[in-house]
Amino acid sequence: MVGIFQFKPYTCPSKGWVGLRTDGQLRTIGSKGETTERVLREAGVRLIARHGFEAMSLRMLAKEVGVQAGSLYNYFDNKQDFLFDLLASIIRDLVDELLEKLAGIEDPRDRLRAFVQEHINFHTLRKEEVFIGNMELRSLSPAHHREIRSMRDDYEKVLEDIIRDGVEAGYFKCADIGTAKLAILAMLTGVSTWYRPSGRHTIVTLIEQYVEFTFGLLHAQDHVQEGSRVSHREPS
Amino acid sequence: MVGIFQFKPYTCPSKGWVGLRTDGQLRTIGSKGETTERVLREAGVRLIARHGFEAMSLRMLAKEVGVQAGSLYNYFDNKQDFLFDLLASIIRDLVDELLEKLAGIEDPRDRLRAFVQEHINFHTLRKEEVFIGNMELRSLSPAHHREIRSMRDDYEKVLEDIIRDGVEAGYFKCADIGTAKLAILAMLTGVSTWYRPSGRHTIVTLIEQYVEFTFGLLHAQDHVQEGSRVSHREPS
DNA sequence: CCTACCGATCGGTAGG
DNA sequence: CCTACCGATCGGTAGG
Repeated sequence: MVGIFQFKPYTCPSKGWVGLRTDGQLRTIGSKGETTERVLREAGVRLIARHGFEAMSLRMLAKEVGVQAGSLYNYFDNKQDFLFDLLASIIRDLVDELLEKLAGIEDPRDRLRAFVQEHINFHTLRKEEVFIGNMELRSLSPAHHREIRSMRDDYEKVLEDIIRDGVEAGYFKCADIGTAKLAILAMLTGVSTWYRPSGRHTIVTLIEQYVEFTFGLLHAQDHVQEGSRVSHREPS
Repeated sequence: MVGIFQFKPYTCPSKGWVGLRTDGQLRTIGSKGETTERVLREAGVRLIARHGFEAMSLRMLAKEVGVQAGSLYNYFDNKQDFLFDLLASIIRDLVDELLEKLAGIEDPRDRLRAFVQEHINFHTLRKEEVFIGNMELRSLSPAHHREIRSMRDDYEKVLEDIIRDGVEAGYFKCADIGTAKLAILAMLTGVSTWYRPSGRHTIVTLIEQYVEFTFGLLHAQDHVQEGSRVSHREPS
């Protein structure tokens, strides 16, 4: 019974939507899909940080995004995939920014200083993302967990190599490189748990202090190098 | 209409229960209340660590304890109070153990060493409790949050005083005592996120390494003192 | 992108 | 300590 006058108030399953709402209003979506995707990501980070992943309902998420719960399934296959995509993109950003930052720097002391800068910058500017990245590995399926874990290992490996190079060159001293790596990472990451833009210190100052701590921890001599200026970005 | 033959298969609202179950079996509880309380606490810690507080349902909790969901309300007034009692008892244990450990120790270097020992001992032996203690402050009501926050401040203050005393005595060197305190705490607490009893190092070895890191971070000279033997307890 | 719905489960309470 | 229940909400799907 499909006639030529059939009314189809909805269209196109892939992103180009024209929907008819309960209130009778016609809703034109157009290219809003990409915007929704960004808003969805930001709302997801915020809600997971506040409630935990399991406790974040898709209804909360849908409301923040301005969409019905069922419609979220146009953006992911299920809740678990949404978490994985979120966590993967965070760690990918972290690794990418680090490699970009370290490119061309040779001296282990300079590389260590750059690592501290980059790690603190990222962990203060994107603290909610860091928080869920450290917290919600527990909510990943085993396969997804392994994948994220492996990306984190890549990141940690960069620091481990820096320390090893520095030790072999005689700049650093520590009994166990693996433990030193974990100690430094935890120390630096900790900033993200208490940092507030309105706090006592600017990010630049904090970076200077943590560079000092890190070099002290590794019993580094004369660690004040040429070109040790600190670069940073203020939070938005 | 209460006759002398009235059958009351349940009794005593406070802890001395004799219940009649669906299967017709008579269940005598007697003094089991205290056991249940301990099991409840342990199950709560485990489930909150695994799922997050909001996502831990009282049905999960009841099943682990071997009780019906409604019966949990004999042990707390509501879910929020349960969380608060749990977190408060954890931080109380931490502070109590620390003060006991530090009692009678005078030299700031010895006190710092003892602090590192105690913090790592607690954070490896009770890692799930530490995890929820750091994670689920977000799920507390504002009043409860303030109360826990204040207990944590007491704990952190002990380390801050140790550092200040050491700096004034000329043993330690750092640009900012507040930041140094936070850096050391995060570094030590980090052990709880990756420590496994089957790992490469024993707790004793880890403590030695972290003492070294901590003294290095504070640029301490000749930190190997007499009586610097490391004490510890192995996990159960 | 929406409506309408599925079976399951939620924190909490009444009453015994 | 139990049974039985409250209204609300869950992740996900069908169909358009």
